Amino acid sequence: MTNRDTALTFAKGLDVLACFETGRGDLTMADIARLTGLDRATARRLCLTLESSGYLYRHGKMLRLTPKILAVGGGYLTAQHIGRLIQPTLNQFAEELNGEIALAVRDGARAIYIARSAVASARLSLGFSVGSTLPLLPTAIGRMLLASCTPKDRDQILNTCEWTRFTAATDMDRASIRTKIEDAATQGFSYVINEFEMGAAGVAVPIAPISGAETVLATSASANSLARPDQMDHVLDVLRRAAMRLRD
Amino acid sequence: MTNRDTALTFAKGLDVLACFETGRGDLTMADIARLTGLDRATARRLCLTLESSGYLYRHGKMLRLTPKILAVGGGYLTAQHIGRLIQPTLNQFAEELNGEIALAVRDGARAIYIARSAVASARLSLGFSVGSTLPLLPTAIGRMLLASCTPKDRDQILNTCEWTRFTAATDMDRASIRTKIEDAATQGFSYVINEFEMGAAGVAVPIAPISGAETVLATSASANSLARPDQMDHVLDVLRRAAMRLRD
DNA sequence: TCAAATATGTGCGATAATCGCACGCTACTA
DNA sequence: TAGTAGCGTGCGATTATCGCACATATTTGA
Repeated sequence: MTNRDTALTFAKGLDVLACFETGRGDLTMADIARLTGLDRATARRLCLTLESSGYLYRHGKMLRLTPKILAVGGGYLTAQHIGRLIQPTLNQFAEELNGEIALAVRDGARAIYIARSAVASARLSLGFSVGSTLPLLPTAIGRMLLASCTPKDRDQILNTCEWTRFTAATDMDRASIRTKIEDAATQGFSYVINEFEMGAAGVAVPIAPISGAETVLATSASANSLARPDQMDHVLDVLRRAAMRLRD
Repeated sequence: MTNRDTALTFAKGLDVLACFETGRGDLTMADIARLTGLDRATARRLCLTLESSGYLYRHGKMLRLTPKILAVGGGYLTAQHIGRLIQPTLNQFAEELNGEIALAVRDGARAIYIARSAVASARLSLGFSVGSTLPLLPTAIGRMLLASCTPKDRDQILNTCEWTRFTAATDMDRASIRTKIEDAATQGFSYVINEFEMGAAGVAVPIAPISGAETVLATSASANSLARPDQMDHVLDVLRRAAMRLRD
């Protein structure tokens, strides 16, 4: 399969790098060969290349990322002015909301956090941070992202992506999800409760795309803190004003 | 130049990716060819590969990163338990300090921020965020990192790295820098003022290496807020207790 | 307005890098 | 002691890659 416009070896190497995406920590070369489907010898060469370029660190037979990859991620963050413009805005509105606000974009069939508010008080529920990923189907962020997609992308994702049950409340019905996404599109926000994590609820509103990728602003909180309509109204009001501000 | 243990094409591709590290935003293919020293046609193929793998986005003739790279960086952060363990600790001590605390590691001849405290009040001076890089020579973080190196690495860096003047106060004398680094090693902290940015001062203390890379905990503040000895003592006390806590 | 400079697109043949198998080795464990 | 899992490596065939050379579009500037 010869393609004159892309470098096959490089693409395979990127697949190796992608093995270390969120979640997986230490991997052996054999793990990587299995995950990528590459020949073990090929995987080995690519791993050694990553090591000698400074992206991987060997600890016995285990491989793990070095912080060097963060420098590239930092390039994205500064290029998009996340630190300089977006972060302060998130902080300000998060304070007003007395909760946390995050910015997420769609990458294929998942969402990626690209910024989150710094709240002093917050005992961060989980280790979600910049670069963490979320599934699209059972989250407010994901559904708002899907609502902001082109219909073509949306259909493609709904038809091909993985359906995972996270809690007893996770909606596993395709038609129902589709309706909820359409509702989000018409209402201008999405609200999901208990479908990703029991006891947690999320609200998301759209903002203008960043570098071509759909983007949303979202908050999450314990399920009951969003139960009353007036609380919900307040959250939506703050999110929408923050979204307004972020429109350049 | 045939090397049986590394994939040349992949290494070149990684060089292309590294062009987008902190600072540079949009690049043309010709820019990349120049920066990497690759043939233009080769650079083009590698860029197209990055694009089709979803790491680059084309905007006319400009190329920029997509957030996908953040997912890999997120892999590093979660693997090192940054979000779950380190971040809350930073936040807590930053509050006590009423300032900001950052964690940085050495990557070659530069420092990379891998975490920073989230304090709502903090009017973040500049867009420094996770993944931002710093030079080693004129910063407290950098000198403490050099003090924590093996002598071999330290000499190698001091002899080969770039010497840049950032302010009128930047120390450009090799022997003097070397003395300051040795002092930092014996005192167990480094303190630098005005050498990187006029009006700014930094303090750094060492902590145990993370995945083999030297690591420091640091704070920065306006120059005069660290002038009084008792203020300095307080800062050092907080940083050291935070460092103690971070030792697993 | 024309020329120079800069950028991207692409065809192709020679070369050299990559591939993947196959074999040998170590370490752990049941 | 056999079985499993992982790493290292040599080598020949294949084929992906390289880089030149030419063509075209766009911007700059005199």
